[in-house]
Amino acid sequence: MKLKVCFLDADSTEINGKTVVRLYCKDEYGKSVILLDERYKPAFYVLPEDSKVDVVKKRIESLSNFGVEHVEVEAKKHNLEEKKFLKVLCKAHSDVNKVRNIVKAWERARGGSGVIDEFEYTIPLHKKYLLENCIGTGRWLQVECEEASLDYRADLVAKLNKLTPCEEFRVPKLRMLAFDIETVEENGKKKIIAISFYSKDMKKVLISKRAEYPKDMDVEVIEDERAMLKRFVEIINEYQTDFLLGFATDQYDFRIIQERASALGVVLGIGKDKSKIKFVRRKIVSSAKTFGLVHIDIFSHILNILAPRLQTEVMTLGAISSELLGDTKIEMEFEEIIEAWRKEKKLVKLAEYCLKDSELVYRLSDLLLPQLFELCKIVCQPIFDVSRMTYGQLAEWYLMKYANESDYVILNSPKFDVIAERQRRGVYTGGYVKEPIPGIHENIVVFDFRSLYPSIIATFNISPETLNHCKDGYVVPELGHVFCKSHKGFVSSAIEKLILERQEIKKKLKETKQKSERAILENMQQAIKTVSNAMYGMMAFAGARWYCAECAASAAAFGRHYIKEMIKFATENGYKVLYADTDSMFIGDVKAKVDKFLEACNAHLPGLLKIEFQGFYKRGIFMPRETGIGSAKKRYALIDEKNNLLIRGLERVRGDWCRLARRTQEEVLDAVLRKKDVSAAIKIISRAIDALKKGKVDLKDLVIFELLSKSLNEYKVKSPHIVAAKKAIARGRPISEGSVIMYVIARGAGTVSDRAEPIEDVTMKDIDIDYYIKKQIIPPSLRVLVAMGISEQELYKKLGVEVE
DNA sequence: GTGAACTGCTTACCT
DNA sequence: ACAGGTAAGCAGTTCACT
Repeated sequence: MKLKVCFLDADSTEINGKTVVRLYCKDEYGKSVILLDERYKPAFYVLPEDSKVDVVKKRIESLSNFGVEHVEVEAKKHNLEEKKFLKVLCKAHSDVNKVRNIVKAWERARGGSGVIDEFEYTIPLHKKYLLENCIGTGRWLQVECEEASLDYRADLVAKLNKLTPCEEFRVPKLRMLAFDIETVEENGKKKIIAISFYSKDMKKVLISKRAEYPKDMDVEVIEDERAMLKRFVEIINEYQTDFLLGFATDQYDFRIIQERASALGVVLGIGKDKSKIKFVRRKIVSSAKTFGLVHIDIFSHILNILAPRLQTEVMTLGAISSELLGDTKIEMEFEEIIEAWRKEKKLVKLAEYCLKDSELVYRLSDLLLPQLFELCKIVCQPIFDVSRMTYGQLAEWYLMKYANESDYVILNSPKFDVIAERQRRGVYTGGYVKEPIPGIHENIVVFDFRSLYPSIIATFNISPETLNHCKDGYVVPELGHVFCKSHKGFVSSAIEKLILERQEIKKKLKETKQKSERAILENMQQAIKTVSNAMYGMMAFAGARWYCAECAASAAAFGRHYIKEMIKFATENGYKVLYADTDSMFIGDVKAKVDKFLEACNAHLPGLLKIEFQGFYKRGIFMPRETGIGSAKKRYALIDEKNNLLIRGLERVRGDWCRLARRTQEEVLDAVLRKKDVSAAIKIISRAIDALKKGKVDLKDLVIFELLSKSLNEYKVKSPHIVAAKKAIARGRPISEGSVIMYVIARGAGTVSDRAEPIEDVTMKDIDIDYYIKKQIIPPSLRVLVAMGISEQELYKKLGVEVE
């Protein structure tokens, strides 16, 4: 039969001794389809010495007892050359490793002969299958198949005979279910007291205590924890869930569910093949996986990919939701939850609290999934994995896919000792930052290079194999490396393809009016941007397959060269260059349109390099440095014609300053930039100080947030947040590496650190007002005024603050 | 013996 | 566990000067 299905998830297994790739899909009508592909053979590559191809081929063929089925000679590109590789096809996936272990002893480097190296023996079978067929979650497939009878939870199970990926933008009809659990600790053991589910047509809470729950709320009271876990499994299965959504469920909810299930003897059979949940080992946290039912921990994607772009200091569900959805959690302290459960009070609130969490997870997923689908299609991998990838991994998987489609062999991941060796090489010079002209400036235009590093890598053919390999080529400024002109490099052509695809999509966007199609195109171009921006950093990453520190260093050197050229060109044309950082340039006192300048500038730039107009600002300010001479880089504020402030680097945008100091600085900047009103600014500072002195500030506005980035015993210096963390631990609170420490500075004797106190343990009367005035409120705002020509003494005098 | 000046550690930012 | 460039605070040390 012929079908059109949308691919969601894959794995591989053995059925009756045969290796089978299983594809979990949905058809056009929302029916679940499991396709079994028995045609795919586990394989890896051997690179023999040129003269020994036939000899090595025969030797491998003789290993049929170890699972070798067949050996083929295949031409593949490797280091700018086309080489004869031996593709070793094995009976079972487990044979790949067995055979490779025999072949590796024939490597010359290991004292053998005939073999140079082996490749692609560690990539899981189903992932390789997806790479080779260019299938990622969200991709539609035209398939020919015949029905098979196997005991899976699906509308159709079929043997796959033919598969063709097709161009289709539609998002399939999916059964998405978000969940969340609440726990309490009893005798040192965590116990699940509530579980909530949220989907478009189910909002349900399972809870272990009776109460007068509202009639319109779907609450099931299940007093026994074992029964609750069984019900958890039942609901997920009954709902025919495709995507099970959670927040930090890899590291928290599923761990506890698994612990409790095994303690209470509940089988977590929620996969489409009715198997149990497996924990897949990953770098830091393992992920809970089960076939067909795709568990997406949306926290992982947010932390890895979105976090750098978010404003929030803390990566909690509440903070992330308020930033991305404009909605947040129901406020309920942990103690309140325990009390609700123990004293059977506020149980309704507990149920609502639990359900709200699931709702937020559902809505966040709804927002982020379309973007994730596009990433899946670019790297040709399942969303289970893609949603957990970091930038580096996204770049690498894209290169692996590109290697496959353009007949390159996929390089191996470096071993531990190679990584260590690479790390010893130290750093290279990065982007250029011009010291800003301090003070306030009018009519500022900001330009930046469009995707600077990706376009440099593509334009100058920067790639591991094109480095210093040809006589004639692109010469890197300062460094003198040469990249070939005659042969296209692997990484450079991969990134060029991405850039050109993105340009095509942007062109289509200009012609498209229809909203839903625009949204898809927008997601596509954003996903491509994410992957191509990761490529430069990846090349300098010691753990990367296509590591090339010289390549990254060269890209940075070209970047420095062209930003300096642009500054020079602007200066020659009579523009006043205020500031520049890596790929952006600020010019001031602009009197006329800059279109002509832009055009002339671009005419000078080679290849894909291009500068663009980023924005116009009616005023802006750069400040002197606190220490040393000159003005501070990476710290400024701009105001546009609609009076929107754009603040970078200043205390206002740093989480490790208290909110009162941050707010005061913003108000000062607003007064100065909007109306150039210095005396209003001084009044703002003075008001903040007054409020502090009178104790008329919210204690919460005095809290400083700081991340505990390593375990406590690794610290060499006892800085305030370390001392506060130690106090919190001594007082019995759970704090560890990765916790955000919230503390204030209390009055008393000793250093600032000695007086750092966890926020939970203080009231307003403990606060060291003098510290907050002199170390939090004044310095950030003073810096702004100093840039306006007010002296430090003058300000202190006007504020009536004593200086020691 | 004291305080200024410097150094190193640490965090969080910018591109 | 994608990169380098940068500011700044505080702890701890050094060093000039009394």
